Amino acid sequence: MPTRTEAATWTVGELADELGVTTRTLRFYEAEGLIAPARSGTARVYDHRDRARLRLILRGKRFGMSLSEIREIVGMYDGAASSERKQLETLLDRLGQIADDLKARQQDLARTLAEVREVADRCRDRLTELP
Amino acid sequence: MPTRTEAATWTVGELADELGVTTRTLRFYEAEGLIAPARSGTARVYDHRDRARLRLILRGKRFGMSLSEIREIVGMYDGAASSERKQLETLLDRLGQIADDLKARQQDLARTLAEVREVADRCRDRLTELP
DNA sequence: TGTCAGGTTGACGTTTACGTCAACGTCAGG
DNA sequence: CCTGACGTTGACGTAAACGTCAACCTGACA
Repeated sequence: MPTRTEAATWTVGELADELGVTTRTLRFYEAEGLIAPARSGTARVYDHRDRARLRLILRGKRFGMSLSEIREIVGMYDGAASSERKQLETLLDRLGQIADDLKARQQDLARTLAEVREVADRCRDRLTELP
Repeated sequence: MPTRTEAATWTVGELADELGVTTRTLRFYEAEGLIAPARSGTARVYDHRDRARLRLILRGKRFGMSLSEIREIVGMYDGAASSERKQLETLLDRLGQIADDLKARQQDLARTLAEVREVADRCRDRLTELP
């Protein structure tokens, strides 16, 4: 007998706890079309894919993506399996734009981090100059 | 005679145009204590330092810093010139925390960018598999 | 001397991303 | 059977970051 694989599903409360958000947040994301967990009767049932998707969403939020931007990206995860050349091409194009945008944000972040370090250096200089 | 240095000052409208924001935004930032331009009578007069500060503010916004986080950082620019050991030390400590936070955001951004590229790769794969 | 562009301060409206509360169903335990 | 912990759907409240509008002043120009 193979060892049973993990539970593989979560309730809203469980997943919210694990991800460090409230159940309200998860329900809101669903209402906004960011996720669509299965249902057991009326209750939400999240699986590994939902969980991965939510991690992606929350990661995006942490560096300033809006929910609509995020919605577009996670939507592309599904669209990338398309079979229509035209659609794949426009998708690819858009992904390029998004990548460029993210790279620009990286630059902004890096510069800000550099400036923060400069201020810290100035502090250290001042400190060594004091008795 | 030395060549005259540039105007060196801006009105709200001029600076807003240059920075790509509205005058309302600049006034709002002032009300929130992020900048304090000089006045000519009642009219705001921004100099190079104000402009640099605003650039810093807007850069921070682009990767998800809130105005209160930004306010704290730009405030430190002024505090770093302090002469009190105790204050410099707490400032340095806080700057370390901020740097750590920014590095965490960098990680989140990098991972998201990597995932976006993976999706793009999947698109390209699908495209080559088609006639 | 109008008038017109651009400045000023309130004051209220709007969007985003949830928080909070009410009213209800459901299932396990005492 | 009843309570308590969890789930459900509305509906309304809220903080942040501005947008919008009114009512006003001011200097330049025909």
